[in-house]
Amino acid sequence: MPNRQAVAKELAEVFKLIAHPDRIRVIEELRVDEKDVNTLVETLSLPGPRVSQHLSLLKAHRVVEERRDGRRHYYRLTQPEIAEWIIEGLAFIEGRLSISATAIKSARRLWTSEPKKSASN
Amino acid sequence: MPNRQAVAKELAEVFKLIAHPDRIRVIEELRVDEKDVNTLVETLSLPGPRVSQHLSLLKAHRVVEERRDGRRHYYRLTQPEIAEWIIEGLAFIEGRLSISATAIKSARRLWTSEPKKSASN
DNA sequence: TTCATATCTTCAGAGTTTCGCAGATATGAA
DNA sequence: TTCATATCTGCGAAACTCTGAAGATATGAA
Repeated sequence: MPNRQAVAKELAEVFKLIAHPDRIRVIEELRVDEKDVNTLVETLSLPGPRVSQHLSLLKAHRVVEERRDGRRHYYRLTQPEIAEWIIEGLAFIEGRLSISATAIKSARRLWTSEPKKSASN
Repeated sequence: MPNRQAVAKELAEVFKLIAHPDRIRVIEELRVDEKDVNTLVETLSLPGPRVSQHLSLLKAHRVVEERRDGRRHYYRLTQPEIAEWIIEGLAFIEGRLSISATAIKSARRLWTSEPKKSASN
């Protein structure tokens, strides 16, 4: 009988999984195509172990998939639509005191139509 | 310069805010129209203080708004679209071991076209 | 083969945050 | 005041995060 409860619980885990700035940035980095760990470490300016831990968590929940080529580990989104879905959440942070409208706009632009080489920011 | 960082941080807070089974159920209960606290307590079978805490958290982040009528406190979604957005997240829990496809389907049905009186489940 | 390097992962710990409960408190109606 | 409704506070337990060190694994040189 706790049908909706169970679904709500699973949904909550998805939200919890995404509810971390690093993981959101990782997912958005993978929006267009796969990347290897070192590339993520450099473009996101994060410690290696941290990226690795985030990726293994995302992998455990099948948000990302891994492919190994030599000593490189490439990761890609299992369902690329998740990146778009996350961006839709931007609608719910607009009008907050702690963040400027222009910052949101620029992030949305960068995350919704990114060129091949990622423009830093 | 940490433009995307800041946005990712804010986004993460939205996800964190929603990342709780009770709060997801509260939001879905408010999808159609406002409800008072006691109604939520009964339909969700949760302790009063807990519902109240969740609501005050959601209110602090402007996810819900409060209206008082006598001793009743009515809550409604500030942006009703957030309920739809959450439901779209169901796409990312399908195919999980821990949840059945039919459970997801029935929850989606109940949460996307609910009649006036909420059918329990 | 052996060794060194590069890439990535895992481990161990400490610190922080969140959760759920229980009791006390505040508010409004009669 | 009394009753019903709703919120606030404090505490222990559990979960999450971060860092640095150590552990795999693959490549290429000697």
